Order: sequence, then structure tokens, then C-alpha cells
Amino acid sequence: MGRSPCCDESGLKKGPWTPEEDQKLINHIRKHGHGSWRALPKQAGLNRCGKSCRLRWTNYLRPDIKRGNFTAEEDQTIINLHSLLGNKWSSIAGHLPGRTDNEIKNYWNTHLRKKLLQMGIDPVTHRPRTDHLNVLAALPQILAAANFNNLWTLNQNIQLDATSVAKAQLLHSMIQVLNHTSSSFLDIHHTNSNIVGHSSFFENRPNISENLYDPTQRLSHNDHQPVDSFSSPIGVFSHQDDQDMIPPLVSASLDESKQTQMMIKNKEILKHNDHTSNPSSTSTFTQDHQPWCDIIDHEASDSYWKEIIEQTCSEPWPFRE
DNA sequence: AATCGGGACAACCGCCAGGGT
DNA sequence: TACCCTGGCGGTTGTCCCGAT
Repeated sequence: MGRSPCCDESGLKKGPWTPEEDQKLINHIRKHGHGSWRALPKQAGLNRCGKSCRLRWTNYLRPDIKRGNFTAEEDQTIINLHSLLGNKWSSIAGHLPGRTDNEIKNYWNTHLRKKLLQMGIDPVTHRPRTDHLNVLAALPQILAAANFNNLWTLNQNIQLDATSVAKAQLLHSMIQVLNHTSSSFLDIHHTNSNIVGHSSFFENRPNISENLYDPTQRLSHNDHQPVDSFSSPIGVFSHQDDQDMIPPLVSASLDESKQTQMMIKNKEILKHNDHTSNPSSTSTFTQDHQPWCDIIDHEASDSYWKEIIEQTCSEPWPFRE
């Protein structure tokens, strides 16, 4: 069963690399390229197995590796790609020039996973956690996340796609539930028809407490945006006359021709990416400043979120009569 | 000052797929 | 067709660092 490890021969060094070893490896690859990784250690005078050399090079020494903290934009890209691809770290890395799969994997496990958990989202399924009590317990974190604008407002021009808006609607409805359950247990005549993009679902909702959407938190990042709108981690809310109402979300419905165009474009891009698995080609794509949503298959995405929304709506509401 | 616990990240391990013979 | 070699991938472990006690 399985092959023996490539470097189980005695005498080969394991563990952290020293600067001298790094230098040897860099010098050798600069001069000769890596060629056969198995043969490389001997040629380079390293007492390591080829696999160890390859990993050290690809994960750390490669000159095109970007060092430093992940940007909010990168965070968002990773989260969205992970929701589509799962733990396909190499595929995700392909869309983040200069980042390695290992780095992204580590970053996910140590940062982003927790961030999603705090927002009440299951990092594995990217669905809302169904344990409402947990959500209630996590309310402060959810609210903190709601003020975490950097993730979402970094690029004002980024297109809001259906997925983003659906997520926005979802978190919005969660907050509604929380607000409802913590206030007067009013009957909610929610409809599961066309939850996205229309305000009927949100009409006549109970007031939301000021600490949920503190007006002082409202930001206007875009001159073209009405002053009475504000950004949240789940999208841009427009503020209505009634300050006590939860501001309705922006409509998710693109006009049909735009949607069709986007679908065609996305499929072309996905096709393109299938043929260009190497980082340089995908980095070209990313460097063109394509919004992340352009690389998402909208058909899959929409049906996926539709399913979530339908499930959410069909679930018995907590504390409901 | 010493110890402990948790977080972060580099490195390793085991498995798999694809190409060559 | 079967086998071997190689590189790639995802999961896991080991180690270091830092803050709390």
C-alpha cells in the first residue's frame, strides 16, 4: 500500500532549512533550473530529498512569491473561491498571483475559517450555521463582522453579483430573525417567493435596534452613492426614509441582457482557466483586475444559493408560533 | 522568572495522476 | 497492460513565538 517516503533513507536532513541550504538551492536553480528534483539535491550539494527541495522552492524561495499580509481583496477572493471549489488550494492559488497553495491553506485554517465562524457561516459548506442558539450567542461577533467593512468596500467599483447579494440577503434575514426573536415575537408573514432582490420580504419588519446598524457606522464611500446609504460586509444598503427600518438591500436582479453576457463571459473565462493551470497565465487574468465574481460559474452559484435560501425559508423560524 | 497554552506557519507525509518504458 | 518514476495535491504535524498566568 502506497510507496515509501521519498526521503526515508537515513542521513537525509529533515526539518527547517538553514540560510546556507536556501542559498545553495537558489544558486543551483538559478544556474541550472531545477530539472529533475530527485537528482537536484546531489547536484546542488544538499543533504535533502528532492521532494523537500521542491517544496522549499515552490513554497518559499521562488522569486515570484508575494510576502506579507493578505489584502482584504485577497481575503474575499479566497472566501469566494473556497465556497465554489472547496479545499482546492492549488486552484485557489492559481487566482492569487504570488501566493502559494500552502500559504493560502494555512491562512484559511488560521484566519478566514474563524472569521466565517464568527459571522455564523459554516466554513465548510459556506452555509449559515443552522444552530440558531449559537447564532444568538455569536451575535456580538456577527455585529462586529457587520462592521468589518474593509473586506467589502475596498473596491467601490467591484460588481455586486448574484452570489454576493444572495449572501447579503441571507445575513440580512438572519439579523431579522435575531431581531424578531429578541423583541416581540410578532408574527412574520415572510414569503419564500423571490426573496432576493425585492423588499416585500422585509417590509413591515419589526424595528431593528440601533446597535445593529448604528448610523454612525454608515459610510459613504462612493460619491455616486446616496449619502443615506451605507456599506456593510454583505453589500451596500440603501437607507430609506424610515430610519427604524432595516434598510432594504440592493436588488440582485440584473437586467437580462447583462446576465446573459456575464454568463457567457464567465464560461469563457472558466474554459480559459481550464487550459491555463499555470500561475503565470492565471495571474495575467487577475492582473487585468477582473472582479472575482467573473470567475465564478453563475449557474452553479445561483442554484447553490437558491437552495440555501429555499432551505432557510422552509425551516421553521425560531420561536415562531 | 518560569511555565503553560494557543496561534501561526513551515515542513512533512501519504496518496494520486500522468507520462514513459 | 503493468510497472516505475516524478511531480502535484491536500491533510497533518512540528516548531517557534508570544501573551497570560
